[in-house]
Amino acid sequence: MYSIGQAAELTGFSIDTIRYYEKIGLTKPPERSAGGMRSYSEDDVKLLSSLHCLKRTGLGLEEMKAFLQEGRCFANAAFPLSGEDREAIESRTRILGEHLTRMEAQYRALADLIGQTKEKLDFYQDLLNREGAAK
Amino acid sequence: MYSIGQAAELTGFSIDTIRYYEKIGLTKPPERSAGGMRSYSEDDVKLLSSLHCLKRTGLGLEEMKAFLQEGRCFANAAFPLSGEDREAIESRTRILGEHLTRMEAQYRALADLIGQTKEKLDFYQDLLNREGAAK
DNA sequence: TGTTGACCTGGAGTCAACTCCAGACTCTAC
DNA sequence: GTAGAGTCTGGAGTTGACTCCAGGTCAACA
Repeated sequence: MYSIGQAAELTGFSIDTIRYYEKIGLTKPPERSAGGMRSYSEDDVKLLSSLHCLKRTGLGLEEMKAFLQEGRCFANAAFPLSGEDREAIESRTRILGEHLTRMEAQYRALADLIGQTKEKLDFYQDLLNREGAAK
Repeated sequence: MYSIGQAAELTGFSIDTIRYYEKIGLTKPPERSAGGMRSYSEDDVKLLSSLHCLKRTGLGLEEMKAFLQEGRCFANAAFPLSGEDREAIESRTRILGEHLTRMEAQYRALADLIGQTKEKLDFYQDLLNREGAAK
């Protein structure tokens, strides 16, 4: 188990940010020590790390919340699925699909930008090299 | 030439945002009509569109500004380069290199997330299909 | 057992990036 | 030539996402 300070260290978030996410309901409250200190499990830390990763792709907190909701486990769902479950799964499939589309668009945009940036870099490098060679 | 409303339509930014970017010096002021209305060229619109693209990769406005600065053309630089030019090019190479590194990290993170999301989607799809088959 | 450093809470403050507003001007179409 | 839509300016307001603070508590070690 990890203290909030250790969790912060491991995940890349600040202590304040971790508490903030808990306050707004993005993450579930962790266990507490007898004295009331937050205590994070390995899984909690993993979840926070993947949130950090998500955040870096430009996702807003509300979107992240939605994304996390998708995680509810249907692995042991009873068959046949109840109408309710079916609807939940269909709704999640839709939300996830939309999110995927957005991420893929972002992925392509990023690939383009990386390409352009590399070209620029090559151009500058070339300029400097030519200089060196001309000496 | 396009009015600010048309430019907004074409680029995906709001009118206010376009004016805001001009105000903070991210974009250069466009031409004006005799009456004082902003008038955007094809190139202006293209630039704004690529800003919109940059923004979606999570770049902040200050970073975007720096990124745009990189564009100053050295294509016709005199040889040998002056010490000043050389320094400018070296500095830009460094900034661009750092930006590239960040973008590549983001690219990898995004690829991971896309993979994970696809897995989840497959899982749900499977659940729904199994249901259909069991009928 | 006392001190020191990490942690607690609720709430206020900050910062980037817009977004909205009022009141005046411009442009286009009838 | 006038009605209505679009645009102008400077400045105030909003939103999301933290970040900081005061005043107190907890935990580990000398």
